[in-house]
Amino acid sequence: MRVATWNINSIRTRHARVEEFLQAADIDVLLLQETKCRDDQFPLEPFEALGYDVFHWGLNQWNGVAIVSRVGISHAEQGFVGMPGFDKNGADPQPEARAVSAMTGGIRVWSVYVPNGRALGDPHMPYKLSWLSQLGHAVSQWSDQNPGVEYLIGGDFNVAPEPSDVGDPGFVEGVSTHVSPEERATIKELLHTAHLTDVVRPLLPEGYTYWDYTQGKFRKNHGMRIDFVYASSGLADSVTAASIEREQRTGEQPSDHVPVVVEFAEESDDFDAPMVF
DNA sequence: ATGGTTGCACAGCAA
Repeated sequence: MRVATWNINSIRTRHARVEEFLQAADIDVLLLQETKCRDDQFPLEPFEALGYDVFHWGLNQWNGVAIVSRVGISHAEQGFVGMPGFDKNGADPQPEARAVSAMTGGIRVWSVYVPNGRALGDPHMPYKLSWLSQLGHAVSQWSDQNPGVEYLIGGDFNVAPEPSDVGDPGFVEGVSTHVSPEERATIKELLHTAHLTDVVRPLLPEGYTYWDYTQGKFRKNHGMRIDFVYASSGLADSVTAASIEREQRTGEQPSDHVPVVVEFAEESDDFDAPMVF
């Protein structure tokens, strides 16, 4: 099974690019972030015409996440247990469309768009850290309630966990969002809590997934690795390939992020069966 | 270069 995650930065602007990618890369399950539309605005028809089901959650022009799958979608949910909302100027916290999950192809998948902390000291930073922490608890709880079912989270985590993930000189250790010790520690805690591992880094230790649109940062390769596929141990053991689709940052109207693709070995019911002649 | 580039509610945010 081939799974990809992609912050698409508007599905309405780039749906044709996504359709071409699904076919060219032979993708079974695509996790999308930043669709930037409401559910009624999502261009479902072209995906259905290609044989894909779509579960999308979008409330307004911000955020928006989706699962696109040709191996069936069931038990789909918006958000997660305990998902924080953003508390704007002391008002009631408002939930944001940043997470969906579902069963597909025999596993559970989450598509997540982690809040951008904006800056150290900004009110969005504690929101980001709390959101990540609660995600870990929610996935852990789900795993406890569904023993034996493998799972993965793909998405834009808005954190560069390693120094080698930082190629944009605008992000400075100790000063900038995305690279602070607090954010990195919270990612580590999430992986530990939910028994997840990065299934791309072992195959691809180097490479960015995002380049800001400004200042020719792609041309200068001033990028960041902030998009990840984190998987349960059984899935991690079955990875056969991974790629970062760098060429998707080129051409007409690219997203500022590129897809991250992981291939898992197909389960085989008769793998251990005796040979019969 | 106190800038630059995208997308959306087409105006001012958010990234």
